[in-house]
Amino acid sequence: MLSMNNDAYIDFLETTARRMDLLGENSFRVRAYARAARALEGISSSIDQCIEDGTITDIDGIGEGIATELKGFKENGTTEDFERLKSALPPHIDDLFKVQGLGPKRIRTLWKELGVGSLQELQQAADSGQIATLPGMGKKTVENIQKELERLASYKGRAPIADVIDVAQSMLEALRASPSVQRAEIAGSYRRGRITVGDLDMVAASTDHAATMKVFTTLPAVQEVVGQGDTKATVRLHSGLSCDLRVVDPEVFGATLHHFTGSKDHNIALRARATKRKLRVNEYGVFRINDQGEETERLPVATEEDLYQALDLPFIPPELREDRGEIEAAEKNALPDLPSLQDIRADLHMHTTYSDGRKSIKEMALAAKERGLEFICITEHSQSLHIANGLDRERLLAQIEEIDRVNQEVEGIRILKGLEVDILADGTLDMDDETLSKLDWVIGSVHQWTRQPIDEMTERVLRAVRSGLISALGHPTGRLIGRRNPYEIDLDPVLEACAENGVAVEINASPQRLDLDSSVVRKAKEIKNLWFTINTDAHSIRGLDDMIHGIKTARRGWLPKDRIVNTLSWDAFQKTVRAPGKG
DNA sequence: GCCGTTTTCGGCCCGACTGTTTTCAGTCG
Repeated sequence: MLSMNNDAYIDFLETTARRMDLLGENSFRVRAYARAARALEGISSSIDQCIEDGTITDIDGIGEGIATELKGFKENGTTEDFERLKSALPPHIDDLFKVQGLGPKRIRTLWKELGVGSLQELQQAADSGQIATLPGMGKKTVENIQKELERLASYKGRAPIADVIDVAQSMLEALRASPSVQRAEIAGSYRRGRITVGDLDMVAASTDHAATMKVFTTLPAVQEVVGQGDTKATVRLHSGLSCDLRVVDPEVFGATLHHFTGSKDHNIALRARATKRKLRVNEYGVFRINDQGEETERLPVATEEDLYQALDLPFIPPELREDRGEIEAAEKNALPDLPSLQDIRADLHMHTTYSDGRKSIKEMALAAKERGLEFICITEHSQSLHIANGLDRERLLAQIEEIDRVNQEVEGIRILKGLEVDILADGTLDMDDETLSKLDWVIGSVHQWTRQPIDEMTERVLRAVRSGLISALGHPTGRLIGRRNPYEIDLDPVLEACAENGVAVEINASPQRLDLDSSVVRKAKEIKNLWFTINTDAHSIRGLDDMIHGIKTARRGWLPKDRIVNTLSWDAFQKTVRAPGKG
């Protein structure tokens, strides 16, 4: 059910679209393939299965033609048409799309006229001055290409969200502090809760555009102003990240924020819907249009809610705006009841000075209380994780006593006793059963011996899940975004076993992890009786604020809040979760 | 190539900015 090779089909369609585009084929055909790729990203079942049982054409955006291509790709790993596209173009020409400023037309010209088929050949063509001789490309174009090639060499693609949160928030605060700015927000994929961002998009409402532009382009994080008009500026930050600001009048802020939140595909789908209703949507609002295509009336759209209402839709949260079925669900009033920060009553994974955290139990409890939490669980590492100063039995018992004491001292928040126990290489737990049974909540996590073959890793985690001694499975794939790949594991049987054994599966909210990934959450939520838990894994007070990233991940995964144990009242929580060693 | 409370054929999102032009194509989001 959780077939992971869906990506191969998506990549197949994307590559097809890109290459047809380069060859100058019908642009609507190109878009059909690109749209089909988006549609496949959004489905929660196995594409393999859908092709087999013929339900693939039920998916909006997939018709007979693309279904036949997919079937051919499934059976033979390629198709006649795909081979044609492959042999017609140099093998590495797709890399050229990474160069900002180059699109299908220019790449095609570069290839046709100069034989450029890779980044390396592009560099040579730029350095030799040949590019400046091409129509529509001059000295400035060459300079920009050279700059881009430099950037690409030092800065690889999209940035993990963890690397941009600080700079993004500080820029936002600086903008908001400016007297010329009425409102400001970060839009783009950052707002949609993606795990990486290609750039930062900011939107500001202002009555003095010039002043706001000035504030933005002179922020300390800015290294270079790349482009600037009356309403839009693009800057390059010291980190290499690109950042856009759009400045608009306050009364159109809602429409503009919506426009720059995207995704592009969501906006395209919405505008197609608008066209059917004789409406036009742009970043300045929603307009009624006559048969000549002229704007006759401007609908009052002060907020994003107004915008959706103008299109007869309920508000669609930013995290769902990917054109992966959210518009259809909204139409049927079937959007999930998603969690927000206010719904979260508990944080059930955090560390203190007992292992590798920086603050005491009491300090963490008080900070959690300040953030509105009703209960927390202290979950140190266990003994075999030497590098993190893991706890053995004696130290854990000592901590249990201290938690009892702190619970007496601190009012208004309850501290649970827990452990993040290592799942050892053979699937046994790094603490004896009797001691684990004294605890309220135990997270089982894999930290070591992570290079096991997939079958061994799957069996190992299954054994822990079936032990009857863990309440939750911590960061189930072990990935560190942009730094470490997930370990090899077959999550299908693991998640099924979690549901059968009353073990909650964690969405680790640390922006470096965000594990489970939202795409897995969206599939896993289909498993009956599977509970989820969103936790910060905080090692400091500041870490407690990471909860929002876990929530965004859950929201991107279409996860209803009533599937998340952290939203339960204390009473309901006790009845729901599995305490270690008890049924 | 896909799709249809306008359509089974004829449409398919929209505007800002750049660099090259001399009125606009290409790219981006």
